[in-house]
Amino acid sequence: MTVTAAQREELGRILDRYMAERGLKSTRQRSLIIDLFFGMHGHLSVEDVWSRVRQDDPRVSVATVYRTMKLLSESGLAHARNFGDGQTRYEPAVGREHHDHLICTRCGAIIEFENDQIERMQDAVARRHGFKVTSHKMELYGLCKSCQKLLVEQGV
Amino acid sequence: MTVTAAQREELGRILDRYMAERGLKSTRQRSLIIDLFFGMHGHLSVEDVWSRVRQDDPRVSVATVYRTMKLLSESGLAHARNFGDGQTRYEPAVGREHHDHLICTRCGAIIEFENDQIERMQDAVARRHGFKVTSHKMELYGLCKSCQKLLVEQGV
DNA sequence: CTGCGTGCAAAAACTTTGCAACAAT
DNA sequence: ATTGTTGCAAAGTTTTTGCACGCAG
Repeated sequence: MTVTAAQREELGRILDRYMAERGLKSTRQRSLIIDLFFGMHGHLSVEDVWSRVRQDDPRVSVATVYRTMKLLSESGLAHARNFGDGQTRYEPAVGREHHDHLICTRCGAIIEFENDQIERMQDAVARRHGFKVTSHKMELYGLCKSCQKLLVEQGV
Repeated sequence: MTVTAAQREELGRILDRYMAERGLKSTRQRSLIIDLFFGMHGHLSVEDVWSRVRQDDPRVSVATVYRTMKLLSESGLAHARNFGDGQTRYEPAVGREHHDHLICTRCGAIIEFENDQIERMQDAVARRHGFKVTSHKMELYGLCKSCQKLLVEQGV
C-alpha cells in the first residue's frame, strides 16, 4: 500500500506541476501532511491523517488537513471514498494499481481486488453512452467468510 | 422509475414480514413516507422525501423521515448511495432492475445503466474471496457527451 | 396495557469558512 | 511586497438522540 521512493518522486512532480499551474505554494504543513499520507496505508479519514500528523507536529490544525486532502483529491493524487460510515476516506491514487472493494457489512472489513476484465467492460459501457470516463468506484457489500461462519454458528 | 401496483404489493409483503420479525409497528407516518418514496423517482435525499411528505402532512418531522429511510435501507427495500455531495441519497431497491451509474463530473448528470455480464463477474470475484454479496454499487465518473462537446468548443 | 414511534429540540459528527497573523515566492 | 496559507473559532450541514407524549397491537 505504501508508496515507493520512485513513486513518491513521480508524485512530487505531478503535485509540483499542479501547484505551479495555479500559483499554489508549498508549505511546511502541506509537505508534512502529504509525506505522511503517502506513507500510510488503508482508507484514511481526515481524523486518521490528522492524528498521524500531530505526532510529528502537534500544531497543525484539522482545517489544514481538510484543505490538503481536498487538494490531493482535486489534483488526482488521492481518491476520496465514501463507504457509508459518515466520513470521507482517502487513499493514494498514484503508485498503485487501480482496485475495487469488497466490504463486509457486519465487521467492516475491506478487501481490495482488481479485475481487468471488469474494467474493460466498464469502459465499453461508458463508450456506448458517449461518456469519457476518468475514474470509477465499485464496491461489493456483503458478508465476509468469517462473519458468515459466525452467523451460522449462532444459528442466525 | 416509479414502482408499479404489483411491485408495491410485493414490497408491502417484504416490509410487513421484516417489521413483524422484529416487532416493529406500522404507523400513519411510516406508511405515508414509504408510499410517497416509492412513488418518486431519482436519487432522493432525506430532504427531498421530507418536502414531498410535508405536502401531504406538514406535521411529520425530519427525524421520522431519517428513521424511516434507515428502516427501508436496512430492510433492503431501498439502497443508500453517496455520490460525493455531502448527502445520503436513497432509491427504491424493489421493482427495478439493478443498475449502476455514469456520473458527469461537470454537469452532475446521472445516467443509469445495467450490464448483466459485469454483475456476473462481480459475483465471481466475490465468491473467489469467500464473500457473500448482498448488494453493490458501481459508479463511473467522467464527462458526458454534451460536456465533452462544450469543453472542445471552449478550446479547453 | 405495553412498548414502539413521533415530534421537538438539543447535540453530535463532519466539514467549511472568515479573519488576522504568517510565510513563501 | 504580494499573495497564498495557517490556526482558530465560529458557523454550516447532515444526521442522530433523549425525552415526554401518543398511538398501534
